[in-house]
Amino acid sequence: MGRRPCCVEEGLNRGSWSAIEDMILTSYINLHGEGKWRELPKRAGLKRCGKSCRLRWLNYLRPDIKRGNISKDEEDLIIKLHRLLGNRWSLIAGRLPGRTDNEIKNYWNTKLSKKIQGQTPKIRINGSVEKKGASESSISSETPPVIRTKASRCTRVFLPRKEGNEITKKNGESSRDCSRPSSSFQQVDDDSLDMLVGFDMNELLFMSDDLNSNCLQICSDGIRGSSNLVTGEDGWNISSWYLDDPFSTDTDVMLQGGSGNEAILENCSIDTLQPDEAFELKMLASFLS
DNA sequence: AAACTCTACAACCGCCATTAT
DNA sequence: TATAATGGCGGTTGTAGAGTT
Repeated sequence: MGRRPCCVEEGLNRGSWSAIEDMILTSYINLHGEGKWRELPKRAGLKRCGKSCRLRWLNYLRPDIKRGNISKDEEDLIIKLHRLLGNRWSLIAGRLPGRTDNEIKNYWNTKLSKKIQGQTPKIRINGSVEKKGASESSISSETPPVIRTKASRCTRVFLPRKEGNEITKKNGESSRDCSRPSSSFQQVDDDSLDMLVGFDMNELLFMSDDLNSNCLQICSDGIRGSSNLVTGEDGWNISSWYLDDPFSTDTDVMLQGGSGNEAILENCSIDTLQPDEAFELKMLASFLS
């Protein structure tokens, strides 16, 4: 009994992804969408476990990922949010368009944690200097407490949206993590990094990543010209998709990324908050304003 | 030039929550 | 209600490349 361990199949590739694998995965997801990660590698003809595919897509291949150096504004925001939320990287990443939780986590672990440690005096616990990570989780008298809501994961929300942004979750529609930038996430300018300023409670809780009906813009450059390399179990293959795709005459393939008015934060519910958590969130709001 | 150390980051692992049956 | 399957998250590891000795 119990869970079937992931990635137990022998013969699966591990380690770094090749360009071909990236191309196969990207192409498959462009056509079939995200989800069904366990089936995906079989269908796409990848010798990877589903979990690995998901990670690769979310952290590296998604078209809305912003690559490059983290700006000073972003860095400040990460520090602020980390002070408030702790190591809840997905939540932090949700406030930084185009950045992934993994990227922020790495950035924190390699740069910011040291930077922060350099600023704050080491805290002694039981007479000894606290080791690695202590400064992150320890609550000094000056830092606001890390907010930890009861539900560590946000599920189901019944939140009235402003001005026609109705919740339109449908049966069978994959739920979207409230913290993760979605493919239909509207890209914002760096100037918007001060977006946390001036939120009221609801805005703070449900900082609504605007879900316009942006289409997912997929660059198909890497696919163009590829030969019929891979065929999945269901007969899908890159070149057949590419050739059959009505959009393929353009440089970019536009896929519909969302219905437009879905709430990215559809999974959050204020009902799940405990009374004292509401108070903590007020503190959060005042801190950020 | 070789050996060693450090840094950055992609990838993996294990656990947990949610969903499906 | 119980159990299995799936998806998601945070912690950790592996490793390539840069820098230093």
